[in-house]
Amino acid sequence: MAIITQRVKGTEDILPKDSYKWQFIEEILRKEAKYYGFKEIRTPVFEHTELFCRSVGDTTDVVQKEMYTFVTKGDVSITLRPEGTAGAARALLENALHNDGLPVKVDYITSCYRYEKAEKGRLREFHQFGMEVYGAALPVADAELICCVDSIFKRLGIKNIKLELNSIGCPTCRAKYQEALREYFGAYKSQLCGTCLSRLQKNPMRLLDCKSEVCSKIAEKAPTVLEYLCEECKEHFDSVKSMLDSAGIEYNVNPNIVRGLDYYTKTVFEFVSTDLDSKVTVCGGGRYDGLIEELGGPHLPSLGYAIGLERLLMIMEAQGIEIPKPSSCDIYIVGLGDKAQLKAFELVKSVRAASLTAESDIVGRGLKAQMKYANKIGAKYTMVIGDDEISNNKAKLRNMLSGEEKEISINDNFLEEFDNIYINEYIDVLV
RNA sequence: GUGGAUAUAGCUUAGUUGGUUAAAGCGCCAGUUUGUGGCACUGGAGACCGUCGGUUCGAAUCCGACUUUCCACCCCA
Repeated sequence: MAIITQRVKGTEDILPKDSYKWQFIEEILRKEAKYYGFKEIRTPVFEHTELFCRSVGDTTDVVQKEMYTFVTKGDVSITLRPEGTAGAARALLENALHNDGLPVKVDYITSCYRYEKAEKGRLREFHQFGMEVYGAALPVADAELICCVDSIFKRLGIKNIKLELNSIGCPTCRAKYQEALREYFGAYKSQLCGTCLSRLQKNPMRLLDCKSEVCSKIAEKAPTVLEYLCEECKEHFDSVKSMLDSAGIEYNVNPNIVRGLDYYTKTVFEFVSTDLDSKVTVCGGGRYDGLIEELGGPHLPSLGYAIGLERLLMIMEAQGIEIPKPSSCDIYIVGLGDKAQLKAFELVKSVRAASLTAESDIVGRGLKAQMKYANKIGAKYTMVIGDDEISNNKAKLRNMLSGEEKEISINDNFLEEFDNIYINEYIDVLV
């Protein structure tokens, strides 16, 4: 395949035959955000590289090896966003949105870019839906956000999805915990794998995540974050849990959920699909009370999450969830002969002006071929116009489902008559 | 980044121990009483067999490199 007709590794085309699926889920996501009082924010695809280093964290995999970074002609280092939180936070500060009153609640659907080894459900260009809340310190904010995700999955009809919940504490209690981990794992230094050894000092919480048999066995008995939470963090976490309980949302407290982005504090969570073949994290998020300050803003306790849209669609497909196909054509009009073709052109235009979908021939097909085409695109009605129809101002409107034909005017009354027939025959479908 | 698999029309695949014009189904286009769709039948277009190089008289088939996609690890959405 020539390079000019080959898409770049890790990218995907969303084709006409599939785009309705994206539109469907995007509408549900946006609506749900709206019910919770969120408003959409749109930020640039690229930002100053420093923004991601500062917010996502210098030591994270995302920053260290996965960013699409380049230098502009003006000698400025730019990075394609690897996630949505940083850009939204930057926009909040730059436009001082927090001065309009708290909380600030925004949602977005964006493309994100990470230079990773591509495979199914892991693309280099992928799409996220995210929601961010700024200036809300109470645990009810956490609970509400999680409720919103839960509700989204319910509306989409997704089953077998589990909420994994944890608290990684605030900087104060986390420091104590990390010290405890260093002490614990330090006793096993000779047995730990290389990666774990190198992480022991920098980020000991990572060791809990190691898949190596030896390390994971050692990690089993490691102290958990929860034992080290300070009073405030513990209260916060208990409060979130009890609110989730009363909301009837099931969760699994999993002390091993360690998010890979540095900005998280206190509550962190993931929604994981538990369908047999492989478990997939479809949503991840949590609280990031220190981020806004870290970026030079005021103390603004905040939280957010993101859903991976490709993964969402993947899970829906695996679960056989059917996404309704939108109807593609209300009426197809055939014009035979120059005069009739012009008439078809005009009628089709008027139908469109009335907010219905209409098509007529633009490729020069014969009558029969046009009928086949009309059938293929799922036209609800067809109508054939020739010289006779023009002189009588009448034509036959065919219902393609039933095959029945009705006489209809093709003068100024056309739209009204068509509308009447349409509503009559498709009323059940429309309701 | 490490290890493993994969690659043939738009799609799903066949292609026997290397041997002429690479096959089928679906899809696409056209036709079957030329003013009427779905079904059926007939025909047609469409593939430098992932790319480059090597072995050979001869390569889709054997070898190598690269690329792609997929799987595991890693990480994450």
